[in-house]
Amino acid sequence: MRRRTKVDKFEDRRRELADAALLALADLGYARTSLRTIAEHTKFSHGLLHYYFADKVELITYCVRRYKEACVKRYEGGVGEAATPPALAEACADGLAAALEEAPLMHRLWYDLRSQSLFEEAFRDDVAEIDESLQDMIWRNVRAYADLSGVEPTCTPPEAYALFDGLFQQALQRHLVGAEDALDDLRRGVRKLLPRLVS
Amino acid sequence: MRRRTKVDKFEDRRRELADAALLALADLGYARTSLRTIAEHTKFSHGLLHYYFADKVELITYCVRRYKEACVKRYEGGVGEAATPPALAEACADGLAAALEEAPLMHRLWYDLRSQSLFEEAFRDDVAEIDESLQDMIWRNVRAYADLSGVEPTCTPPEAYALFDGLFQQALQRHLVGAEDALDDLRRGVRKLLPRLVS
DNA sequence: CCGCCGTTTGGACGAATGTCAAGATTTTCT
DNA sequence: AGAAAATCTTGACATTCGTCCAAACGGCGG
Repeated sequence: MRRRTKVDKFEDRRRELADAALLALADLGYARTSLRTIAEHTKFSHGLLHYYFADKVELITYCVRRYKEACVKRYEGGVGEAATPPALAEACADGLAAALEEAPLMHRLWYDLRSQSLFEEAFRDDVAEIDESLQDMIWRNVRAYADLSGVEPTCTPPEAYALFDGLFQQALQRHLVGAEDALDDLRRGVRKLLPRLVS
Repeated sequence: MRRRTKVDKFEDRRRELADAALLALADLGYARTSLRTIAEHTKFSHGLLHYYFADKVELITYCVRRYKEACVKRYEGGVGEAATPPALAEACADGLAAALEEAPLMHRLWYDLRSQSLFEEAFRDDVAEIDESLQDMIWRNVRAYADLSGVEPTCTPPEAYALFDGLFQQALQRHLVGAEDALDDLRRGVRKLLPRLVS
């Protein structure tokens, strides 16, 4: 019991620091976020970060994993109980648009970190894991849409994810610069995409 | 005349330095590329960079513009003289796959810089211009495919670009980590995508 | 040959970075 | 309460960063 609480406290603080780090990263992006900047987002001093994390890479990696947790939790609810294909398409479109609108800066960070993972091998595995879970999330929707339509998907899971991700990324880009139609276009794009992926 | 050659020499050197900078950026990514690192990719010393560029932002911005030039030149050849829709789809797929295989590091840099532009306003306009020309390039293919098929596109240019870009980005990601089927999957994805975008 | 002007060098600067360690503070256990 | 262990602060360190500048270089017209 004693050891339990000790480990838990330690892990709790790690989580707390990582969450603050995520806020800083979402604000400034990976390239412009230093350990001292991260510390300013907490109530602690910068030295503490090295008490809970060996170095910057371990901190950022932990952040990426933490982001993944939230991501998976957010989406694992999965497809709702839509009764018809158009209803499912609408639900899926609304879900993605809501996710974008709810936390655009976090999604911006996600694309930033995914780009960084192409240069820094340290992040690659965690980023790949997140990509997989997002792909699964997309595929569940495609799968469900095909089932409701009584047909089969005509694409692979990676293909479907790539197409949805393209729509999402562009919508995010436009949403961030203030395009009011970005969300609606994303919804429309998703509604039109789903039928194209089944036959 | 005298002034012409002077200005030309100045611009030539700017281009030369920017090209070296692009190589450095493609190697290391934006976050890890310093002015001194860039200078090491040239035969000059680091101080020279501030003789030709006011500051780092101007240099990188110039690099982005220069990248755009190459990009536009690369693609403005546009759609070939394919006679049938499948032939055009194949040509388009091969073109994109060839572009990826030919310079994967430059494309990696492109996605990095596009992410950075979401944080650094200085790059935003240039990146948006590149995005537009890429969108035009994609749309020319969709348009030609529709014409050859005797039907109309069922999507908007931004939609088409988003979908193609999603496929391309994922293919790049997989190609960079050594997946041998990444290029073939990209080709297959493009060939399947085009018919889905017309009716 | 000299002097000029566009180039280029190399070093210096202050600021910022990641890292670390010694000490202060707080919590926990007996 | 007091000792022990944990948590946290503070300041320092060696680098590295972007930027700037005085001096040196080099070719070309006078």
